[in-house]
Amino acid sequence: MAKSVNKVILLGNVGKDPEVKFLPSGSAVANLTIATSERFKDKGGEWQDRTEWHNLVAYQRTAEIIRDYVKKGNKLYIEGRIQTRSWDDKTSGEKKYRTEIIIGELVLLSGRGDGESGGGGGYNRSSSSSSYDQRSSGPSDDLVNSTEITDDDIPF
Amino acid sequence: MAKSVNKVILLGNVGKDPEVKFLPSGSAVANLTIATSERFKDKGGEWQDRTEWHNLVAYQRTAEIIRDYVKKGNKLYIEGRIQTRSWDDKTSGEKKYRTEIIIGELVLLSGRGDGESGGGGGYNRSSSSSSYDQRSSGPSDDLVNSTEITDDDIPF
Amino acid sequence: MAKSVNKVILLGNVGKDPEVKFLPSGSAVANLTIATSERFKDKGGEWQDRTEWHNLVAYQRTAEIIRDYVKKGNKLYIEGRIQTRSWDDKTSGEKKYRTEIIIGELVLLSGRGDGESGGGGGYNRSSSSSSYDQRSSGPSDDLVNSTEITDDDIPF
Amino acid sequence: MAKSVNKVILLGNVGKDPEVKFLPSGSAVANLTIATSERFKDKGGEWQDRTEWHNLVAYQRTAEIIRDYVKKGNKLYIEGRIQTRSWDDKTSGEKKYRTEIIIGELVLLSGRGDGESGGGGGYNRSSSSSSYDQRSSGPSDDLVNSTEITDDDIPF
DNA sequence: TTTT
DNA sequence: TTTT
Repeated sequence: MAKSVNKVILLGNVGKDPEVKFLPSGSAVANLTIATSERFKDKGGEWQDRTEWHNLVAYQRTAEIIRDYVKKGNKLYIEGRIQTRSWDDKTSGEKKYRTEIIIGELVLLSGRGDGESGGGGGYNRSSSSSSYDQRSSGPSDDLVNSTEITDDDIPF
Repeated sequence: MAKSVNKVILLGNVGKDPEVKFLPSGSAVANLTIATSERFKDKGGEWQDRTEWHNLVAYQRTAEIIRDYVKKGNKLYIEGRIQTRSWDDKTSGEKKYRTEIIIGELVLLSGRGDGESGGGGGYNRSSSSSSYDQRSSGPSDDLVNSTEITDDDIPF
Repeated sequence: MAKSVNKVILLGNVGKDPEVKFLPSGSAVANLTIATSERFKDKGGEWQDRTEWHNLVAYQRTAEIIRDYVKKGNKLYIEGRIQTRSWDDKTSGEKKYRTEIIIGELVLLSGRGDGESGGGGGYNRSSSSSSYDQRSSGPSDDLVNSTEITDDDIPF
Repeated sequence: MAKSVNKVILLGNVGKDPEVKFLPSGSAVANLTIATSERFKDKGGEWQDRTEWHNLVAYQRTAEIIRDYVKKGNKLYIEGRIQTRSWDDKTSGEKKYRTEIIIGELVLLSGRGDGESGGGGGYNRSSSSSSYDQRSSGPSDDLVNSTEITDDDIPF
């Protein structure tokens, strides 16, 4: 039985194509950012938007799903927990902190059933080479070139 | 209608007596930390606890409630949103980040009926002087010295 | 300061066009249903989907937003609280219960870029008469016939 | 990857001692209620409390934890999902509905490290015989009669 | 820095 | 760095 709760719920847009790496163990790790925005009234009574960027991390199966289906601009719902890592910066010797959300659950809302589509290539063809390679075990070309990904196309 | 969601739910214990300051406007700001812990199996298959510390901030009425009723060791439920502030460190010139949870809702679960009671003093008598001063506009001595704060004692 | 928490988070699809009524006071009330589904393994080890239908209620401004922008099939994120009403059934004399989610926050995720568009009518032209009348103060025809509603169209 | 979200968070007090039964399979099922209350202003501008009762269900290990550690009056945090069962009432032939929260996570906040203690009996000695029997595989008398249950006493 |  |  848990004695505490550390829960985060975010719904926002992915800032850029996720970066997915594989640990020596073969386990996947995904890093991505999502933006949320809130509307508030400034001192002059004008409505302003403030954007907040969140660093997300996913492991294993979730990281693989992200590699295969999440890309820049997608709208995402996630549940996770907050974790702050700290280390001593080697050059300055200062203590540094980085707060990340470890993803537990993920719902892809992106939609538009597509992607940045354009260009002469397929799905994320324009991604960095490392990203390209990561996707080599991803969806087949038939899938990635379709104009719309439906639920039936997604094997989970 | 919101277009995104940025929500945090934490339930944990307060690390030390909250610090409450007043802005020139007279508006209160409270800073406090709470710990959550999760249990996980280490590589050797042993159960380990990992503690996560969260920096919380509250404003206005919520900050005043915190000043008056929250202290070190209390168990707290909060809802809030994540906010990361960044600035350039004056000495090192480096970019620094600090992630905080802005408290929206708060439920005080502590009690223990309550307080570290003991000692020769009352409620928080042993707090730092700054904390002591902050409480000077808090509950009356009659209240703070009682051995149990009941709901009837709390005017909100 | 709250002493308890009653919070619901749902993300699912709207079952049919919402019904919106106006109280004598002129205040709007919206009723709608959304479906969530969970995947579970049955006794035979096969994956099954179970759909859960939720009765939602919104008031005032939120009800008006729903009237104007939410329709059958839309994907919706909502935060709310659980409320169970009970009454004595007039014919059977039995105690009846109805559990509803009172919507606090709402994020419209639908889009699909969008709408059932087609048919001989516009946006929700086919709604029931009560619904039809309610929508008489809804979006203009120019808006409702557009093939895509963008944020720029939405005045909030 | 989930396509929807059905999540409930409740923090409130247990209405009476939970009822725990065992299925023929040996699997435990716990039923309990918790109350949440909200404060609102009535038409006369007076603050009123409205209490909402929630029907909770837990299975297996969680049900056993509830049997062993949760009792009337305890404060509980739970995460779960909403589920509505329906059936045809045998006598009236009417469709009946019952909405329940299936508990996923549970944090016992009860505290006071005790219980209704008093009386001439022990922990729940006054429970129904079925409840008594259910507890026969619960904590030992030494535990249940102790004036304070600490985490060290709890084997999870 | 908390808590059990 | 996102989105509308």
